[in-house]
Amino acid sequence: MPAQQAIELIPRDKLVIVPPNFELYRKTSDYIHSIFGEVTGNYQSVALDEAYLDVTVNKLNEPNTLKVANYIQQKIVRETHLTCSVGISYNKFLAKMASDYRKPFGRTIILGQYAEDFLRPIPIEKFNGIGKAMQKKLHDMDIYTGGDLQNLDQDVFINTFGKMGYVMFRRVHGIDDAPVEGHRVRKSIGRERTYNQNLVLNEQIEKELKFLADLVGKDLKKQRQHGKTVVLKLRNSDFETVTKRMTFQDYVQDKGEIYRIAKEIYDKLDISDQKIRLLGITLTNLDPLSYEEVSLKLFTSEGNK
DNA sequence: GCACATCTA
DNA sequence: CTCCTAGATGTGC
Repeated sequence: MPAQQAIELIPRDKLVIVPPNFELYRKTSDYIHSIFGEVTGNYQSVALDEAYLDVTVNKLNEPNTLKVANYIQQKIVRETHLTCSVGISYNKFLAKMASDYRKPFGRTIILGQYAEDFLRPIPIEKFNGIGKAMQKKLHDMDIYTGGDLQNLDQDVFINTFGKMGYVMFRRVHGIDDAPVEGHRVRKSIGRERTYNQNLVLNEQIEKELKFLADLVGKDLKKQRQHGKTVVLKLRNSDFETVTKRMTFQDYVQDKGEIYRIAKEIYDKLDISDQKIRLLGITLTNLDPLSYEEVSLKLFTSEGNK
């Protein structure tokens, strides 16, 4: 992983638009994740630049977690010139909250006896798991901080927010059982596009559906998966979103087939008068190709990509 | 159990 | 109403 000079002398008074470089991000991310793998066999990637590491026991044989964090941070900054923040605690939720506490190059540790104290002053919008919708409801109830949440009854949480309420009730009291999940199984593969100009003509819509079906088909093949359900997603010019799906007995993988199914769902909707802002196609009900299917494809030299 | 909408990251 | 991808959950049938 060669060090990359991403930032040059940028004039302070000018807005400079830097084009994205996803290849570099992917490569850098892979490298950083390889460092995680060097530290522990049990880590969960959650984004290009984020992961949960279970370092209860670790490959460095280092019981001091602050030293483990230091090792990771130093190595990343040395090799990539990027900084990162680390949060350390006894569960994933608190570790995440801790990592947000000091950025961009911080280390924060939350010990069990201080968990509730730590959360008390934090505004609810910073809580992992509380999004826009929950926030609004809570603000309407005059609840703004972790401390406000801690004063609520479990019943109120559950009655207002269901299962998520139960999870959040425990979290604000420092309890979270979510395991570090090393490799998670992919459950859907999909693509969507928002168009600069709303689509009106059937011709355009067919073209875009073909394009999306193509992308999804390619991804399926690359990941050696096929699925039984095709989901079509549409959003019109009024931002109304619908999804419609068709499930089959047999697996679908071919892009032509995906397109035909998506088109069929679209035609059934009978909305050719609407201006389409977004189209999406997703395959779910996924399963990996069997060994036989994979070897057949390789044998017929159709495989890969 | 499926279809669909909504919420969250 | 940034846009995109994906998972989880609630609701209705």
